[in-house]
Amino acid sequence: MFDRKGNEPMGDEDIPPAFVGESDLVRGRLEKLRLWRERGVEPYGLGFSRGDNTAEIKERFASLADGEESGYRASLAGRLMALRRHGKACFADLEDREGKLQLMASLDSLGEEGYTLFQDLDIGDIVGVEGEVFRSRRGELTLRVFSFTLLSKSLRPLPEKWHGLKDVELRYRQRYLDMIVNPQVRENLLVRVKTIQALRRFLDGHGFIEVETPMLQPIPGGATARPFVTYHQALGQNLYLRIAPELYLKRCIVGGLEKVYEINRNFRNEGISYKHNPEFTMLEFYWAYVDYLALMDFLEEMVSAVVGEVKGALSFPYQGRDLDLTPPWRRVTMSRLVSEAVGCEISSGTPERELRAIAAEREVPLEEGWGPGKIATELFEKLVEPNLWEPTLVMDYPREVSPLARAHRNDPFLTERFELIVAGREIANAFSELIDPLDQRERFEEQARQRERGDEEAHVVDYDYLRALEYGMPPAGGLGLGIDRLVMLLTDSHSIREVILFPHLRPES
RNA sequence: GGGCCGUUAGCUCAGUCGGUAGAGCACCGGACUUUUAAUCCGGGUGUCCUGGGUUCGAUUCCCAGACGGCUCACCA
Repeated sequence: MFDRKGNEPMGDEDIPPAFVGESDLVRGRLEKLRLWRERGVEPYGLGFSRGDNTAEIKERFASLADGEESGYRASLAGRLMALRRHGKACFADLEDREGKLQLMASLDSLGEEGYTLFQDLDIGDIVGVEGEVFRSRRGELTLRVFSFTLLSKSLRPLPEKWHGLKDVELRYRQRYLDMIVNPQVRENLLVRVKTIQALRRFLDGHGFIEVETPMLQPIPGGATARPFVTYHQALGQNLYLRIAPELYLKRCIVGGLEKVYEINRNFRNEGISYKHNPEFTMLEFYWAYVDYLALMDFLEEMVSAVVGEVKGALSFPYQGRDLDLTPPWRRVTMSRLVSEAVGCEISSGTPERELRAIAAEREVPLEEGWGPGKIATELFEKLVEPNLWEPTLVMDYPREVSPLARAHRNDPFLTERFELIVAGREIANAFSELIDPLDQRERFEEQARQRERGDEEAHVVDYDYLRALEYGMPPAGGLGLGIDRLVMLLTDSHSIREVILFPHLRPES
């Protein structure tokens, strides 16, 4: 049934236990695996010395005429993605990381024995090939195969060649398959890699040094979020997966490192959505002796440099709409935006009851303990933020929602903080850092009161951090940028899962 | 966590007003030495997500559950 030589198909008793119950397609391939071994061919190779890759070959012989021979002998390795058998000749597509190249194997080029073996290859098998490059009569650059080696036998059939793998659950659970058959996955990954490389290059080029700070923290700080908890056996102590590196990076500034950054994972124990994954990648940098005004200029410069490098343009479509990241970006205060949205003037002096009335009128639900600053921010997030499409630097967030940011030089109700909003989402968050240890202590104490009132996301007091500030921290600006969300923009992805290789899913049942 | 939708062959999908199901690709057999979604001839390969219920009979109807998507809430 599966064997050209007339052997009996594999009975249940011959199936390795792990494969009982598998489809006939898998059984057929197990049978072939056995046949390769019977013929003295080990179907799982040790390696292959390849001298070329598909992209190089295509570039090098781009001008070869139809039907012309190059005389160049190449060696390639990769996965067979298509087979077109024509009796005594056979065409195949070989895919490596750089792309695809057509193979042509024939009775003439391989001889009877070799050609018989070649015909037993399956789509999905990984092979090494050697042969001469030519361009076929139909104009396809092709490798005429003189010899080949099976490097890895594929036991499972690949998804369909035309429709590919669409089932999103399978795509995420078996991302390796998604990578094999959906080129977009690899392209998105490449954009991500290039973006991170470009960010590092930009920051390194501006005198920043990359540091690594704890992922396991005894006190989770630097953001308002619920942490994951874990336990250190030897110390008998709870540890938390970090929700942000902020407080450690600022300790570095106290320590005199002046310009530091970290690109790494944060973990937040919250819901999962198209824009949230429990672990996500952040860039944070801290820069001594600058304030948030300087950071706005710097962020514009950094993002436009990085996006220009990765995309080749600052203007591109996102989800069917044009997006233009060319600086300068609109700079506007949060209170101005909220005022415009609600149609009356909101300022630091607006009393809480007035803000509550506006919220009620706009059907924005509020909670009991919230003060005017939190309410104003809530109005901003509900009524304004989703509608900010073009890049906007939203300035001067209330002190109440910014426990680590310096008080505003002109308004003690506010802080010197801004967020970059693009396509309705927060991409970056930055501020003039709060370096006054007494002010910081008060902010922590206020957070502790909120915690006591049941706000699990409020900060825990970090006494060592306060002690660090008491030694003296230079004035500094700090910025956090969500890498995943930036990459979502650059890859035109609706879901964060398209830019994270292995997004979190519930276990398979 | 709430609401809505989905789950049928290896993959992409039809379908069954309740009588255990079908198409393309893939796969198997045959023909074919320039194809590229190769073509031609023949072959359907299945726990219709799981567990209960109703029924002579459930993949279909009802209930519960699992997983996924969208969305709301929370957040970045």
